[in-house]
Amino acid sequence: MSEYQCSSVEKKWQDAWEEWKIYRFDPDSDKEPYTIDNPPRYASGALHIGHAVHYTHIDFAARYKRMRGYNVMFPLCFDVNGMPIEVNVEKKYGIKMRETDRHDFVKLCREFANSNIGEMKRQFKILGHSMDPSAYYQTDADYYRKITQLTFLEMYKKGYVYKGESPVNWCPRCGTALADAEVEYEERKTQLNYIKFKEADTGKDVIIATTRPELLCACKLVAVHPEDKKYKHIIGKRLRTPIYDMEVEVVADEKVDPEFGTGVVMICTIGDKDDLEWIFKYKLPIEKSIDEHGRMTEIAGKYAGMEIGEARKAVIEDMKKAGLLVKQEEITQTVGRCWRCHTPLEFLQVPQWFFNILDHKKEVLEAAERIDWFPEFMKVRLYDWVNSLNRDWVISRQRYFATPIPLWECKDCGYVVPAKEEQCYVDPTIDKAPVDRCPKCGGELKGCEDVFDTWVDSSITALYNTFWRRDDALFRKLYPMSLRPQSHDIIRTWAFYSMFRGTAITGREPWRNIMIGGFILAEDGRPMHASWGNAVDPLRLLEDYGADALRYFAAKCALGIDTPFRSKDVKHAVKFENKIWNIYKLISRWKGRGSKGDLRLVDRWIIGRYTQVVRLATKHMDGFEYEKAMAQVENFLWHEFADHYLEMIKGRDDEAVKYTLYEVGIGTLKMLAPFMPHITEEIYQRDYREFEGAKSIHISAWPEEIFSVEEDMKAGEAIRDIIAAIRRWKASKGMPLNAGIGRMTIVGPEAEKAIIEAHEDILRTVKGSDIVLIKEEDVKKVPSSVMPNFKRIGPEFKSDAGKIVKFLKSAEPAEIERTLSEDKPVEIDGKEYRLTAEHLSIDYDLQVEGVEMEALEVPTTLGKVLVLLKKGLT
RNA sequence: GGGCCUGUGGUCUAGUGGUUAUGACGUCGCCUUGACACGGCGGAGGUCUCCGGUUCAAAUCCGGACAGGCCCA
Repeated sequence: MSEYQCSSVEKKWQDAWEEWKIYRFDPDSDKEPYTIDNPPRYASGALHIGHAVHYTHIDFAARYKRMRGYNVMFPLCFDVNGMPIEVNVEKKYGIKMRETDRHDFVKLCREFANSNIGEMKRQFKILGHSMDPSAYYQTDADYYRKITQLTFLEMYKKGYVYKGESPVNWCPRCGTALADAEVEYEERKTQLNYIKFKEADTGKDVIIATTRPELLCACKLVAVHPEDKKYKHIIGKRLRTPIYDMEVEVVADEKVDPEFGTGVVMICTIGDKDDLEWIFKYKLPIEKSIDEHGRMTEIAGKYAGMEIGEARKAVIEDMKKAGLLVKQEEITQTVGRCWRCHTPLEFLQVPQWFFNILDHKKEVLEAAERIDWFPEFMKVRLYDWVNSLNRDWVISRQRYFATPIPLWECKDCGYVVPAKEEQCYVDPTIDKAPVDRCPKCGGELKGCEDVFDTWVDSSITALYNTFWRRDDALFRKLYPMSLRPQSHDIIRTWAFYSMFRGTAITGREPWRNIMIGGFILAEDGRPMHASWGNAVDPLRLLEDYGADALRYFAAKCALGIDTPFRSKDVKHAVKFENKIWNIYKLISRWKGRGSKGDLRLVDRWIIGRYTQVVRLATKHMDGFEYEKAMAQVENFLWHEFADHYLEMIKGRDDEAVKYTLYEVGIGTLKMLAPFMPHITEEIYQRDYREFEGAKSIHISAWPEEIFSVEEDMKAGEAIRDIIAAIRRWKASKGMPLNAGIGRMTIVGPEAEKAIIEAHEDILRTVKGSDIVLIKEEDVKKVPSSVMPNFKRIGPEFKSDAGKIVKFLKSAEPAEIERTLSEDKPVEIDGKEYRLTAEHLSIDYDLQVEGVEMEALEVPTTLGKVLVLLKKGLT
């Protein structure tokens, strides 16, 4: 078999690894743990090439650390909670979550997720991943949600939790909050109303335009564009609102469009998301003008209790009567509508649960400082995000499929009864409160129907993985975890929330290192989109090229940088695999380990280069610079070991060559093992296992440096360059590479020692008969031809140029050289011309002891080497 | 609009102050050598996005512009 067949080989070892259970984390081991806070894979859909690459990077780390002797924890885990699965279930069964019984719906979500998880496990397997099924978890399981709830209760005790109001998308008809993804946007026609405000001091009219006059009761601010000439004079002044006659300030803000309406806008608390932005920017008090049922609140005065549309009509009517309405104009605007009943949504203040993060920025920033970031610049993003925070974290969601918030509230006085720790996992929509009645007023208790934002679940993975509250001794040993791997789009969510939760619960950072992956873009450099037709299916790639090939591409993606997918890297990997296959097929002919005894120069050279590669690859692996490690190893194996060393040793069968081939061969194979686990296992099992002992290459030890001697490196490179020069020369002459070249006469004063030591290897490799070392002065230079330099001769001698060229071509080259060297003019047709070296170039024949030679100039690390071969060999 | 990142032959990419800018793919030419033609050797192909600055010296450092990515607003 001269070609490597990946498909049967990969399947074979994937099955064997599973059977051997070699990727287990052993909680009782004395080995130093290396724990990876693996991102739980979301259980809703298809494998994206970005997932494949990220999880492969993590697998590199896991495999490498295992080979470095660590007790590696690399959990197989799935994230199950949350809306994407809810949406999938709605689609699959044609039902609506909010019209389905809560617990029936949750059951369908569970079933859906579990049915996906099998396929996802298969995907990890065929990617060749080494996740540990004995460290398994999924985030919807009671054992996991229990930990989520315990962390919440602990933070509740520590004062991190409070109830407040926060704006949400709200459907007044359904009476529920909606996630952004549940909002449908639609264009509709509406009236833009021009209404009169008055300047507080002068009483002059200022006309503002609004589509929501019913929100006037909550108007807190009026804004104009700072460059708008029409209104410069009112900036900073106060206006009086119509109907309610309240004073509001006029601010200048770039966000105002001077072309819209009159260029003056009123800002209410709270109409839409833009209003929210103003509210935070100008720190306005939030007043609620619309309630959960879409009716005006008491602050609307005489309109209180009316529905929104009704109130709008009434307000307009009243303004018309009072002469406050200047005009109406029909415009189209985009409104958010409920995706089920299409009622226009309100942006509404509703009670929500919060984690207080604003008071704990410092702890998170200090934790960030203690963590090593790969790449380092990602820390800046976390810093900028934390420093710009101006809102606490809303942790409650009005949804079904997530962890229930473990508390009850008194229907009468609102007193909060949190669950007892021993109750958890608990679902307050089913389970009873720890007390029967409200301890404060004796009122009836109602279980909380809100669930946690899914980041509340996923931000405790580090606590879950380290056995927090389940095994104190293990927790002390394993927390903080060694590594958090993730992508850069979720620094402000997953990384930040995890650091916040970790410091809140333990006072310490959750991990020592964090490595942050970039995005995989489509081959055209844009993000992948199904609708753009540029998405890549990793399963298809696995089928066509195999896991090792896809993993090779992953290795070539530098951390933290967005990388376009490159199918040619995958194809190149197939070639590389074939090269690896054939290299090891060749060296397997030298059976056995050999002995280090009489290493020749070329052996010491390749061992030295190998040692440098081990050193560099190890450094790169430690820094998560996989693309650099891979490049080092590939270049060494292919373009030094195979292209040069293997050519140099064909025909040898001594102990030293056996030793060198064995050590460099197994060591290089091991350095490739984390990247290409299947082909390396296949070769290991066939050629090395009987000598190495370890059951699998993936639980063998990472290679050690052997030695690297500066002098040998220089000498070895010089020998390599001399041999390569002869090979090139043969190729340029159209000679077969195994053609004999007879005697090699060499001038190379600095390289003599190396040449003498390696002469046998040189001769065998290039098929020479013997080597004669001579001095430069033993070489006789005989001018063979003269080439006129037209560029110089033409402009200088004009009409005589032709004559000169003719002369140079016909004259004896030796004669011309002598004339030039004696600085004499040449005489042509009775006229003298002064020629210099710049007017022509002379080629020389070289002679050694009267025999004409071909000359190869080889620049080497040991100075210039001149290799002379007898002419006429071709 | 803000923060961070990226911009190198046709395409992709290495290179963070120092001779002639790395490699891959593609392309053109040559070569079956004890494993590999999915191999080996060689050729052609570059205003290092643009403008300005620092320096004896800039792809590299600084400032600005333009284009793309992620997050935020």
